[in-house]
Amino acid sequence: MQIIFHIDLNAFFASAEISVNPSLKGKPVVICRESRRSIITTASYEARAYGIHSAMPLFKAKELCSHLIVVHPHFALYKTLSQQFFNIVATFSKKLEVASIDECYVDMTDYIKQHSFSPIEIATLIQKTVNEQLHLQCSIGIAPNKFLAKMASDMKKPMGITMITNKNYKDIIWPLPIESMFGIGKKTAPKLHQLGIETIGDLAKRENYEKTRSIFGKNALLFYQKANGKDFSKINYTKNELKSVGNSTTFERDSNDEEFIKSMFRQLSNEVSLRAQKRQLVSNSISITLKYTREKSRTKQMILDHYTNDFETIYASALLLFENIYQGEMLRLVGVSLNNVIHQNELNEQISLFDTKQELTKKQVNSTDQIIHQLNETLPGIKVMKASSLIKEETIQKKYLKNNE
DNA sequence: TCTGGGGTCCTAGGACCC
DNA sequence: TCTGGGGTCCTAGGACCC
Repeated sequence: MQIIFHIDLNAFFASAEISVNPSLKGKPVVICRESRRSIITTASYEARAYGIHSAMPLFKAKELCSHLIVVHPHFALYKTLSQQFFNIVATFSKKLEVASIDECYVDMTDYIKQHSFSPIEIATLIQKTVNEQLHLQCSIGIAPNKFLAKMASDMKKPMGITMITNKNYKDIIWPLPIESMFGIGKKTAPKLHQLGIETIGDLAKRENYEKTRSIFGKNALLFYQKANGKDFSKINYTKNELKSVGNSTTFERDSNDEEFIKSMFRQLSNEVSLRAQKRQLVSNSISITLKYTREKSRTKQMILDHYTNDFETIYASALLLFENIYQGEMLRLVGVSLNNVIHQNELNEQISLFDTKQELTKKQVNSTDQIIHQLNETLPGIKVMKASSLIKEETIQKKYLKNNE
């Protein structure tokens, strides 16, 4: 059986700021851009004592705590610390999947087999190392699979260690409300309540699975399995590659000023281009997002005939997409994104593959045409056609017949 | 008065091919 | 009256997470 750790840095952005500026220690700090529409990305534990939490609008947080300290985010700092954190964890096991900037899954099965430490002892050692080297705290969940490990790391913060096993998972997760289950959000939870499903234990019942099947399809089975402590998803430690690179911005105030909106697309395209170039990523798929209200938005995408991360191309494509769908509405947010990005090195392989494929296709077409030609030559009186054209001719004939009835 | 920005994954429907 | 179907690709939108 495998032993999976889920390791989560506690209040990461806030702790990172405190680590470089110790005068913030012990104070109610939030990490947030200062603007009327901002929301909190991270709150220190002192700020949380006032009821402040991430995703809360800044104006509300200020209402709750008048002497709140607002610190602007420094992503370069977080990126560096995050990398150092993963490096430390990787000294214990290379089978590491980065889940986000502040959390990862690690397969510790081999390490535990090879050393005479218990999982708890190793988790304690990881916490100690991270804390000594980076001045950061982390919570660790230990379990036989990713889902239970994730649930476990959430249970005790900060600096908690929680172990969930195939024996004790019922006692630990079944009493929890379904809202606290990883993967169930604010849309799914009310639907489950309507079916009378309140706890993870309820979701684990066979008769409730039957009820959810028609509503959630494939997801119903995954929910049912997870509620029963089963998760067959693998730790993906071979590649932690980006799939898209995007940038978006919410306006200080809604706008329908086309000149202003286009200037924003220019800035966003530039940002996306720089970030893609930095990582040597290219894409042939560009999309824009327009957000009209907090609820209503739309996206539009286009495929280019080549792969790029060039600013001019991204900007021109974004404008083209914008002019295609924009009808003068007030906008709240615009965004630009490169989708299905690949590394530049892969591009060369793809080109040669593509060429080969094109040649092959061409050859195949030729050979089919040649065979048909030969058949028509050798079988006078019988007309041989490709199946596709046959169907077309048939359809045309039928339409013709119908029209003449 | 004021609710972000970075992502991932899944699905449904249409176009197209054979 | 009765009008392929299976596969694949693309697009747009939705749900979720941190």
